[in-house]
Amino acid sequence: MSARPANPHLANDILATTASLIEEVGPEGVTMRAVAERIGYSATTIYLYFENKERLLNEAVNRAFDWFADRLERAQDEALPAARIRQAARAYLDWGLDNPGMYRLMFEWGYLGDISPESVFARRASWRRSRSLIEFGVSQGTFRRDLDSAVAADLMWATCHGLTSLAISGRMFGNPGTVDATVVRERSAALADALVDTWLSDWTGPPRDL
Amino acid sequence: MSARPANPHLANDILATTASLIEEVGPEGVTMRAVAERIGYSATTIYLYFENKERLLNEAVNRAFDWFADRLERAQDEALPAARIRQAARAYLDWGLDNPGMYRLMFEWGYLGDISPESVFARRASWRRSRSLIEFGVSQGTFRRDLDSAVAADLMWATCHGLTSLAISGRMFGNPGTVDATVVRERSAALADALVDTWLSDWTGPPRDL
DNA sequence: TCCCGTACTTAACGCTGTTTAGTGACCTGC
DNA sequence: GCAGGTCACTAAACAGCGTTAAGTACGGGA
Repeated sequence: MSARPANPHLANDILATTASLIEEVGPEGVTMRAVAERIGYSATTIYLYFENKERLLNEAVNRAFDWFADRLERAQDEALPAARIRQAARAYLDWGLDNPGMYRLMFEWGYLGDISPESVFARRASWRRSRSLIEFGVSQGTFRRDLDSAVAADLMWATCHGLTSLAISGRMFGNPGTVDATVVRERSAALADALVDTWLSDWTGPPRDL
Repeated sequence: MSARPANPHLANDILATTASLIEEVGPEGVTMRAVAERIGYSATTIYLYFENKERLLNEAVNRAFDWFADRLERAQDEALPAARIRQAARAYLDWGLDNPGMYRLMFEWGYLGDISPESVFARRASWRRSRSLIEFGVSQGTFRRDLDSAVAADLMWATCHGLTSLAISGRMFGNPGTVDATVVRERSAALADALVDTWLSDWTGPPRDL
């Protein structure tokens, strides 16, 4: 590991293959031999590029965190604060439901190892963006004057995670496979919207526009 | 399995040992041989009582769901609706943080297998209790008139799960071990309280009593 | 005493992550 | 042109995993 073969291309292939296997067979189904076979090398070759399986998965997770943060950042083209925060929540849910295997590895296998400083930084940046967005909404009069932006941002993230996690494990709206995935997606999004609704200064009823 | 030895006491021991191992070494650290060694039998004996490891864990999970529902039900001695719903949220968080291994198995290993009809029923009952509690709060004037009790109950559960899950994996307030557990517990509880706060009809600021 | 069923164990299989000991191709120096 | 060394990779093995097949010890009835 410390002195890796001079073939960064292969390291990349290993990571990409690992990421696709994580989605195909779930984090627990990934084996060193399966990764190796798919890239056409022997299992021991992987150990020339990664110290062990944990490090390999950890690196895959760190890449995914960057990818995830990227997606959240991109989903910011709405003009008004409420619409924009809802857009961010939807982007969160969508990413998690599109990449359930990786999502579980990222957020539920915390004992795997600490995430990279870059990923921590990216996540903090996303959180700060949410927070300042909420603050902006408060200053614009969209959200209630008394809304604490830090608390609201924390709640937003925790709720998005809760919805995504429950949707993936099938513990909220029925088991996956038995319930239509798009229904789960819509109900989750509706609940995230509902959270934002409670922050509106002029909120007087069930979901509406803006 | 289908024709088990006439020793229900041993089946019980296996389940109890499995449950404690889940907490001690995490769900992924549990092995048939470890369970067997602890109860003083050989690993194959377990197969006389449970079809395989998945069924064993599944049964342990179902017991835990009952235990969890029990705890939530017990935490209902507060008189006023807002205090009582907060109490339920705290009981939820506390149970999860007291039993992180089992909690992960229950809510994050959804692919393990469907939970038992009894557990599904118990969870639905808990959810309905939350909902009617919120409805009662609305009728009492504690919560905003326009609050949808079904949506609020869903949000409460999703948020409690999100907070618990993030607290366990260390993805919200820092990695476990590096951050004081009681701090994580308090911050999670404060956020759950904040969610309830937004439902209050006379809510005009940061956390207060009731 | 023989027999049978019950409760349990031993030994093995194929899988896993990981380590040790190579193998073969290529580059360098003479 | 060829020895020596390095670099990228592999084959074989180890311990541990879930699981199965075969076997053992014992107790009760005929």
